[in-house]
Formats: sequence, structure tokens, C-alpha cells
Amino acid sequence: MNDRRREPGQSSGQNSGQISLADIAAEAGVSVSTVSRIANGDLGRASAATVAKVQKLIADRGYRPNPIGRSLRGGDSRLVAMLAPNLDNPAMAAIAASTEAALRAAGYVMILCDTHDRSDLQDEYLRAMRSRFAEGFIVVSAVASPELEASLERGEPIVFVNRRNPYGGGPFIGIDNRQAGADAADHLLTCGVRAPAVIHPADLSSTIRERVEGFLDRLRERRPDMAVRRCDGAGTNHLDCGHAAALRLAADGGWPDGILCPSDLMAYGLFRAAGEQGVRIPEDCRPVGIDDNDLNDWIAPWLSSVKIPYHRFGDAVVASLRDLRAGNSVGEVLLDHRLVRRRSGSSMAGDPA
Amino acid sequence: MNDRRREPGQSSGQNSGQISLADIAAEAGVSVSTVSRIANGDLGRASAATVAKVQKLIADRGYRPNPIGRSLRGGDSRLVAMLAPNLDNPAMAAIAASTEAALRAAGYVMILCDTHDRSDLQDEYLRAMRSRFAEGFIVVSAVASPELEASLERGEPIVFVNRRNPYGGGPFIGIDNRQAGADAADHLLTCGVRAPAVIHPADLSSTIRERVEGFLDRLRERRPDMAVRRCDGAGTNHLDCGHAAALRLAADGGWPDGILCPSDLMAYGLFRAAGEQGVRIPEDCRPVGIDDNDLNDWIAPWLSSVKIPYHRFGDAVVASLRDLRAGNSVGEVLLDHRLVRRRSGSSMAGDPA
DNA sequence: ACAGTTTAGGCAAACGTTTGCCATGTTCAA
DNA sequence: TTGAACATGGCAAACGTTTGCCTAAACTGT
Repeated sequence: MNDRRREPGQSSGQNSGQISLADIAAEAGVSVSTVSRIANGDLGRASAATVAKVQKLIADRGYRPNPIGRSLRGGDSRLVAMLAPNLDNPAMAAIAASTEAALRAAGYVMILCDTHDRSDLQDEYLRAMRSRFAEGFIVVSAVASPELEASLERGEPIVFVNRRNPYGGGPFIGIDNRQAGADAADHLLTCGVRAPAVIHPADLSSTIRERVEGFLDRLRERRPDMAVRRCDGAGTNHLDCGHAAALRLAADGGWPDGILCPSDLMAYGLFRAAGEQGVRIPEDCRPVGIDDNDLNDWIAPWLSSVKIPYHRFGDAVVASLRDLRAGNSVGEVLLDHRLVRRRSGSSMAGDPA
Repeated sequence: MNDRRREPGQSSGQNSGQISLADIAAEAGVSVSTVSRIANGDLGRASAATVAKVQKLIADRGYRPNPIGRSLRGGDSRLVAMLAPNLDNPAMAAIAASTEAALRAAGYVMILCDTHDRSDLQDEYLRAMRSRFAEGFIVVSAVASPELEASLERGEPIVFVNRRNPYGGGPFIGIDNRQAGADAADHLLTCGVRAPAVIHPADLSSTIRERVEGFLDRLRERRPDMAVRRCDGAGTNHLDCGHAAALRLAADGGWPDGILCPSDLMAYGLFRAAGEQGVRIPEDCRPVGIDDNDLNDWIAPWLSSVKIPYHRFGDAVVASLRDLRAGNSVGEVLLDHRLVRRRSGSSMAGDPA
């Protein structure tokens, strides 16, 4: 017997209690290779007796392959990194939760990184995750950054969510944002809105731009003579930004009777501004959001919003990632959205319908 | 020169583009050990010329130590696992976001695992993370589970957040829940509430129990003759549960004029129930929550709530984790809370104060 | 001049895994 | 009887890192 083998059971010090291949091998009196092969289901390389013995030992001792050793060897790490701009945003939390569940079901572990929408942090995480052998990246609301460009050039598997690849191409999970904007426009017209408006952040992401354009185009198409006011707002987040934009809009021509908020958070910002000025929502000013956070059903009965099925994003992301790693060319996946109408006034007298 | 050395620049195949110690060593014409030592700041072991040459190469080629190799060696992995019950809960998202930022600042990477409050998933993640050499665990709202018990017995570094260690002891980050409940009681009394009530989930966690007890004790202490109604509600989440409990309460004696909702989500559930029944919040029924989600400032001006400083949890967690790993005994950290009063009625006419 | 010390740096083992290749021993067909 | 084919399983390299120990050469003090 090889005298360098450890005694069974007493494992290697700092590795607190984990059973290794060597432990099993020593106890079974076979080599590490044999155990490795059996553990990986290659049963043809050992006698039935050996296979049975080793399998029993694996089960008894609760051996589980160490993913670190595996990754180092160059195999798979079962690690996927998700880069999200901001966990505080309920929409991001919903995407993260659904993706985590889908990845787990597929046998992966998700590492979540909060990039705060900063390209330097995005770069730092891309580097850190690459050297941890992440098998894939899920980038939510990507921003352009040198490391992202480098990753794309190397052909690393990256799935873009919510915002398209700033360098073009690549798999994308999202919705038809132009159509969502158009649906919002239809909704406002149906509600009899005469003087609609739209607010948006000062620096437009592609996502927001598409929503706004879809909205404006549809209005122009259906009501060529209708004037649509447009206003942007400063602020690091959509809440502040919606608030600021609404105040500017009000100061600069009064409140519109209907308004597109291209994200629910902006609608929340507008809601606060309206409260500050005694404007009733939705009676005086009817907002329509895009996102439809789950919380709306509970505490924002005044907000109609285009529901984005964030809870279904996870499966789509994992499917794209799998295709990508299999070498198939993967395109865009646009999931269905639909407008959710809510009609309760601020009076809080719930609409029983 | 050692003929097994790789040529500089052409790295090892599947390891897509990562620079390794061997690459730097080959290019510098020194051994891997020397580069490793210099990279780790051990400058006394090489001549000034060598140090300079290697350092320049490290900077030029952008070498970054591979954490996988490092962990395998038994060193530190810089990986910390956070197990959270439910990312959809804004409070959890806030904890996750702040912890992530604090860990990042301390040079760690956080792996986020969503346990859905299930002990089997909690166990699965504990196992998976242990074998990935996670250096520590942050368990938010822990539930009892075999693997958790095993981890505690092995003395692994675990910090409990929001809910105490079900097996007792251990570092804990949270607030003084009894005091928070008492503060909520004081608030309702100050507002002139005559017939208060409290709702809570059917199965009480320690956290919720303490809040409810603190509330009831304080009411008993200040108004020994006041009857306080109490009602629980079913539901997998606090939204449903608050909704169900409020409806039961209303059916079983009418709406109270003040009510403790031991989490903001329960208050949201109550709000919806009130809307369905035409009850005005807070005029007819004044709720007080605990959590004070950030969104309250924007869309729940009717909810006074005890603010839990989730945004400061991250630093406390990281400090505890560090102490724990340093071998110091670490106790509870109770952060300050304070009640945030909001007075706007459902009329939405904002309170300018 | 010689022993002792310092300086500079290489060797090799170890962490846990996977896998190509080699080495036995057995069976089978011509 | 002699190959060939097959069954069984071990050896060793490789992944990237860290570190205890070793070896030279150069330098120091006497």
C-alpha cells in the first residue's frame, strides 16, 4: 500500500471534514482514478464488485466532488455570475430571484454582483468572475466597458438581460419595448387622455429610449395633431428622477392628464410629487408605468402598468446560456408583456371588480 | 532553462487568456516561487532588480492571482455565502445589497443563495458552499436544519442576521425587536388609538414573536385595562398573510382603529384588505409597520413604520465575520431603530411638513 | 584564509480532480 | 501455441498557487 496515502477518515487538516477522492480510495483499497471514474458514472472500467464497493462507500461517507478541484482541472465550475445594476430595484430583485431558481434547477450556483450601474465595477466583477472560472455571465442592464468588450472578443458566454449588448449582437432576454410603449399610448387614449406627456431620465438607456419612442410614435400615428410634452429629470435613480421630472413638468406648463413613466419607479417618483402638490392620482393625472412590480397589486392601486414577466426571465436566461455554451447561435428572446389596468382612485375605496 | 516552461504569452489552452504565475515567471526568466513571493509582497527574498522586473511584468501583463488555485492550496478563497430566505422581499434585497457592498469593500465576493425559507434548500446550499471553500456564511432568517447544526459544531464562521441562531448563541445582527414593538405601541397611544390590534403570521418566528410581545407588554404596562385584539393569518408570504389576517380581524369584530403589522409587507396586505372593504387608511385604521421599506417614502405615505437600518447591516455583518474568523468571541449587534411617522391620508393631499 | 552569515532564488510537495496512457491478467480464436 | 482482444485498474501529468526547505554564491569578521 502506498505509504503516502492518508488513513481513511482522517482528512487533511484545514479542509474541514470534506471527504475527498483520496479518502474513499484509501478506504476501498483502490486508486484515486478508479474512484473518480466510478463517481463520474464510468462504470465500465472496473469490476462489478469494485463498483459496488466504491459506490457504497461514496454513499456512506457522503462524498461529494469538490468543485474547486474540478474547476482547477479545467472542467466545469457550475458557477454563473450575474451582474445586476442595483438590487434595491424591485425589478432587479425579481430578475435575480427567478434566475437564481432557474440556475439552481439546472445545477448551477449563481454569484450575484451589484455593479451599481458603474462601468468600473462591472469591469472589476467581470475580471474577478473570469478568474474564478465562471462558466457564464448574465449581465442585466449592461453598460459599455473595456472588459466587457474583451469578454465578447474572447467569445465568453454572456447573456444580456433587459438592456441590449452595447457592442451589438449577442443573446438578449427582454420584451418588445417599442410595443410596450405603444400599448401604454393606446391605454391612455382609451382612457380619454387629451394632453399626455412622458418623463424619462436625462441619459437614456436603449431600453428606455425604445419605450419612449414606441409611445410617441403610436401617439403620432393615432393622433397626428396631438401635442405630447416631454420632460427629463436628473437623479441617480428612477425614483428621484421621476420626482424631479414631474416637478419640472408641472412647473413648466402644469400637470398633464396622462403620462408615461417608462419604469414603475419613475411612476412612484411622480406619485410623490403629485402628493406634494395636492394633485390626485389617477383622477387628475393618470400615469401608466412599465414593469408592473408585484407590489403594485398591494399598495399602488392607482398605477396601471405594462407587466414584464420578470419571473419567467430565469428560464429564458438559462436556456440561452445553455444554447450559447453548446455553440449554437442564440438570438433575442422577447417575452410577452401585457398591460395591467388598475382603476382605484386615491380615495382608496377599492374597486371590487 | 527548464524545458517544461511554457513560452511567454501563450497560455494554457482552456484557461482563456488568464495570465498565470508561470507566464510571468517564464517571461522574467525566474521561477514561479519567486514571482509568487513578489506578487504577495514578500520583497525581501529577491534582489531589487528582480523585484522591479517582476513587478513591472505583473503590472504590464495585468496578472491577477487565480483564486481557484489559491483556495485549492488551502489559502483563502475570499468567498462568502449569503443565504437569504426570499429576494422578493424588499427588506432582504436591502440586506443583500448592503452586505454585498461591505464585503466587496473588504475584498470578498458574495455568493447569494435564495433558500425560500426552506430548510432542505438551506442545507443544500450550506453543503455546496462548504465544498466551494466559502470562508464564511451569512444566514438571514435562518431555520433549523441538520446541516446548519453540523456547521455550527464544526465551528464554521456563521453570522446570523435578522433571526437568531435556532440552536442558540453565535453572532447576530439585528435590532431590539421587543423595543421596536414597544415603540410602535407608544406611537399608537400617542395617536389616540383606543382599540388596537395586532396581526401576525400563523407560525411565529422569534423575530416576529419578540416584536409582538414587546408591543403587547408595553400596552399592558401603560393601559392595563385596554383590550388588545390579536389575529393571525395564513399565507406563504407576509403580504398574503397580512391580507388574510386583516380580513379575519374585520370579520371577527370589525376594524380596529390602530394596528401593529410586525412587518411592512403585512401592512401592505392589510392596506389591500382595507381598500377592498372601503376602509380608509390611516383615518379609519392607523397601521404601524416594522421595517420601513425605502419605498414607503414614495408610495406608502399612509404608513408609519419602525425603520430598521438595513443599509447599515452590511458593515456590521462584515465586522462580525472578521472578528469571528480572527477567533474573537462575537456577540449580538443590535442596531438603532427609530419610528418614522407618516401622516398623509389616503386623500393623497401630501402633508407639506 | 577560513568559518559563519546573509542574500537570492530554485525545488518540490500539497490542495482535489480528471484523463490519456500503460501494465497486468484473462479469455478467445485460429 | 501464439497472438489478439478485452477486462481491470494504476500511474502520472495537469490546472495555479503557496511555502518549507535547500543550495549556491557572496559577503563579513577575525
